[in-house]
Amino acid sequence: MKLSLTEENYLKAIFHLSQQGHQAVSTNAIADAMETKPASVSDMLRKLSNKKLINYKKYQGVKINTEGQEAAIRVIRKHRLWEVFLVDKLKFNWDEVHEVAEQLEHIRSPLLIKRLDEFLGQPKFDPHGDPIPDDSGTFPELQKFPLSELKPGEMASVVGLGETSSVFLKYLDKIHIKLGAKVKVIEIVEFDNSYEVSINNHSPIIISAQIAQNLMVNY
Amino acid sequence: MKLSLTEENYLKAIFHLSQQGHQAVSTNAIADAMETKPASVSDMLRKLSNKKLINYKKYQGVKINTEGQEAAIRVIRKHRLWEVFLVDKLKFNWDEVHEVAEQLEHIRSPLLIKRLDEFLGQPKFDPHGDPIPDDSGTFPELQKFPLSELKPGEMASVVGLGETSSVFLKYLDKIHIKLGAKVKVIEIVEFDNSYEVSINNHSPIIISAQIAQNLMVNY
DNA sequence: TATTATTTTTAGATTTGTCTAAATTTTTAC
DNA sequence: GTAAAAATTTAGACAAATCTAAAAATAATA
Repeated sequence: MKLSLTEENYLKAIFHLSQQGHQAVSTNAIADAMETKPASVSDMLRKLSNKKLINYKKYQGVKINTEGQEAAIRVIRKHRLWEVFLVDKLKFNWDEVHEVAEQLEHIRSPLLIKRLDEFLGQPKFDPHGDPIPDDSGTFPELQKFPLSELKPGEMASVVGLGETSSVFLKYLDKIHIKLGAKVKVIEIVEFDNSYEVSINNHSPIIISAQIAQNLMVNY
Repeated sequence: MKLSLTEENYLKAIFHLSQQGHQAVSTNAIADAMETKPASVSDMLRKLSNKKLINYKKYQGVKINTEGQEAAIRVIRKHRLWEVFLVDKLKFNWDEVHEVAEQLEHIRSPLLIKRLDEFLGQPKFDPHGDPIPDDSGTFPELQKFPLSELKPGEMASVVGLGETSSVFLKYLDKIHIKLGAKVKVIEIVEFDNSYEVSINNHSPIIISAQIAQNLMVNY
């Protein structure tokens, strides 16, 4: 399926928004991300839905489907490989690459991407630490470890859970921890090995050693 | 001035057609080069003329002006630098690069081109031997030498003249030699050092040693 | 030089992606 | 549980780039 540059950008935005809260993505959220008007988004959603890249019911938001996801991931792979090229080979700073990679990601040439990947040594993460999907769309495993291995003063992002029991998840909701949350360890309490942490820069709270062992983070 | 991808492609085509016979370029010639219809070309010529990138009088064809030429040369520079990248770094064959370079040449980022140029070692010619203009739009000097240095059997293209007197130019017209002509040396006459040559594969003619010394060629 | 033939331009439509303004649906709040 | 607020969609327009068909200008030729 041949997609226009604009269609690719919409799919990418919808994919990224789907990664956060994983219910249906709203029209307004997409309009914000794309810096366009909700009316334009509605038009495009109808179009992407006709092409069977998303599941769209009017007024109900969209969910990206497998085919749409594959297309989005192909664009993301290209974007991140180009970022590696710009930083590793052309000596760009990590904050200068985004705009250019936004353009380069739309170049159509499977051979180019294959060769670029080889030239760069098949990198697994881009300069911002974001994972680069392989040719078949599979993301590499993150370097993740339990929060309990952090030392006081260190900060990391929650990228996974050691267990997923209902009580555990409910507790995480209660203390406002979700995937992607930035956690900073303030202090480790000697008495019971509990952790004083700040979630997304909010006021410190205490979590038990058992919780700390079940929150997987990475830098 | 911000140009659309299509405008850039038209300017490039007009620039290239101007290089050949250097009178005004016809609408049909552009339509052929762009693989589009003459009607579409007319529309675009009006547009480029409004932007003052070409001099266009209805039914009289177009001449590219300085500003249009600069824009075209910037695109050509990018195209040829990317071709060097593809061949030197990504191991493309010289016949695989054109289509991809056609896409890459439209990426907008002065820093990218500056860094790419440095990364490639500021090449002066692309994989097809075509000259790469520098940052200010100046083409490198061709490796040129007088036709008189050719040996029998060798072929080369006329790329310049050792002198430009009116009588010399008139004589060249008479024997149908102009810039770009392919000249093959058949034989060098020992007696007076005159050259038996074939111009663009036509039947052989004789030119004097003095002419041969004033026709600059390269391979 | 008239009269074809060719080239070029215009007129009117189409597609893609966008917009504003108005209508509709869903959500929120009293 | 209805009324106001917010979110979303539709209707109609617009700009860019293209096309076909027809008109106009230039070139070729008898």
